[in-house]
Amino acid sequence: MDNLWEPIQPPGSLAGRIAERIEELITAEQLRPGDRLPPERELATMLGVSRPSLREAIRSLSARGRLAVRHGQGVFVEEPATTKRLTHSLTSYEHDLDELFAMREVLEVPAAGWAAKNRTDVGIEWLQDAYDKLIEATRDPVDWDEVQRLDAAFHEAVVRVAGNRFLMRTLGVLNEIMVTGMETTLRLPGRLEKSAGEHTRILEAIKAGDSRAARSAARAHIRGAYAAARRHMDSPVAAEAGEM
Amino acid sequence: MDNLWEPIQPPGSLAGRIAERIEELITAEQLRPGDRLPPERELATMLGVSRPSLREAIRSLSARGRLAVRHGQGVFVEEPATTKRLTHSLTSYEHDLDELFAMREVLEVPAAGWAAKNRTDVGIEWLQDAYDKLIEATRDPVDWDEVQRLDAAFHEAVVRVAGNRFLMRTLGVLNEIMVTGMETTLRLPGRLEKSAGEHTRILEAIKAGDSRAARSAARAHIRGAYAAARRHMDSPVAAEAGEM
DNA sequence: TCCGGCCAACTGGTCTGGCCAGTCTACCTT
DNA sequence: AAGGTAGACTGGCCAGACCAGTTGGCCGGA
Repeated sequence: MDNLWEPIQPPGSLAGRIAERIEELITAEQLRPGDRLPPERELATMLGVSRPSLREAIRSLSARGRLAVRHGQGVFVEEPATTKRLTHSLTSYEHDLDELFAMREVLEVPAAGWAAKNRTDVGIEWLQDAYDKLIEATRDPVDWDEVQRLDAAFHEAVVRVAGNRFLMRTLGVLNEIMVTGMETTLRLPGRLEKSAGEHTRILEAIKAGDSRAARSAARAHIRGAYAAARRHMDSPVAAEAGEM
Repeated sequence: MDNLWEPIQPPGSLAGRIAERIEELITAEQLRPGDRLPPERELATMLGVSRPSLREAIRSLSARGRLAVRHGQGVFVEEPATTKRLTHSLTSYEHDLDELFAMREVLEVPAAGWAAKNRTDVGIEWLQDAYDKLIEATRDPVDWDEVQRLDAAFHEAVVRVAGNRFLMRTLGVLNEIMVTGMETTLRLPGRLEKSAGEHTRILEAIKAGDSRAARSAARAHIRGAYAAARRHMDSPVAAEAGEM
């Protein structure tokens, strides 16, 4: 037993611990979106900390979109909706969108081509399986989170069949960024059906071993998704009517 | 005219503006990952603000993962999360030459193409600079480590001019793997001269804005290096006398 | 000579207390 | 009754002090 000497002081910076505490209250729904926190001075005494420390905590939370500070009015709990869209602007997302999709095209097009060349029986099995599950999930009622997950899984299957581990990992990271950083474009009207058709073309081309067709199908797919995402960014209002 | 009394103070909170300023420096690469910022007290006086305000700005940036604060040491610029994840996922397994070069081709060919399209005066300056230094270093006596470093620097310049940050980070990681994982193929007889010629073609194509030529030059370059590496693997005895 | 401990000079972490600046409301003046 | 205004909230910002980890050099003893 070498844990004899526990640290006396709780770990982490004070402001960090305060931020955690507040965030807990929010996730535990003790504090709901729109609620106003007690005034800084009051809250500071309640927590037994100084105002600067509390303010640092509030800053870090508002930077992550959990709180909104309004001069002269108070500190409020943010809507999760704005949280997600905040991450867009916070990570200078509009600007990144082009780069992100350009990168996806660069990677996914050769991936589809290689997959058509290097396909194996088990590989095709993976693909078919991922494809079937995705199609299945698009039946009413649609669970969008699940669809997004399965869509990513299908793409991952393509890259897996392509047989380049660098490619697989890189696209994995890219996909993760897309999933956490933005909502799926699949729920835009018509996009889901269009996407399904594109997936079919990709799958068929790979099964047929037609590398050229696979590449062009993948390219069309990415560009379709890109165009949808662009339209979505231009008028995000409709999306906010949803639940988010 | 009722705009007679313009606000003296710029809009937004002070801490917010400070955070933006620092973030600008980071994205403009005036501050690079790993760099240490000046001490809080110093930086505060330099910016003409109080330490608490500066600290709030730092908090918000560290909450978003742009800065890392280490007690007793200083404030440091964080590596982008994407790079971290990429590095982690790409370096954690054994590397296959075929896959590595296939990936390089997939990435560097469009990079050269984009660089030709998006070139700017400063971009060309970077390229020319990197190119000149590389040529300079190939004069006798050749410092092979230096040549390898400058070779990587030239390629990095190409990607930088291409203007896709995801691409830059991915290739950065890939390059690192190549540098640490294998010795340069440049010291193989004749390869250095051939490589120099290929670099010239890439540089000229980008300067001319000829995207197509840039792509084919880059492709030829990667394939040349790949072929050399393959020959090298087949008869590695001579090379193993080297140091790596 | 070498090693250990100590100390000083960094660094960020926290606090106190004050004043400035928006926002809202209730009250007072017109 | 309508308007303006003063005050009491709210957060925003600052100065200065002291606490707390980190580091490296200095000094004394082995």
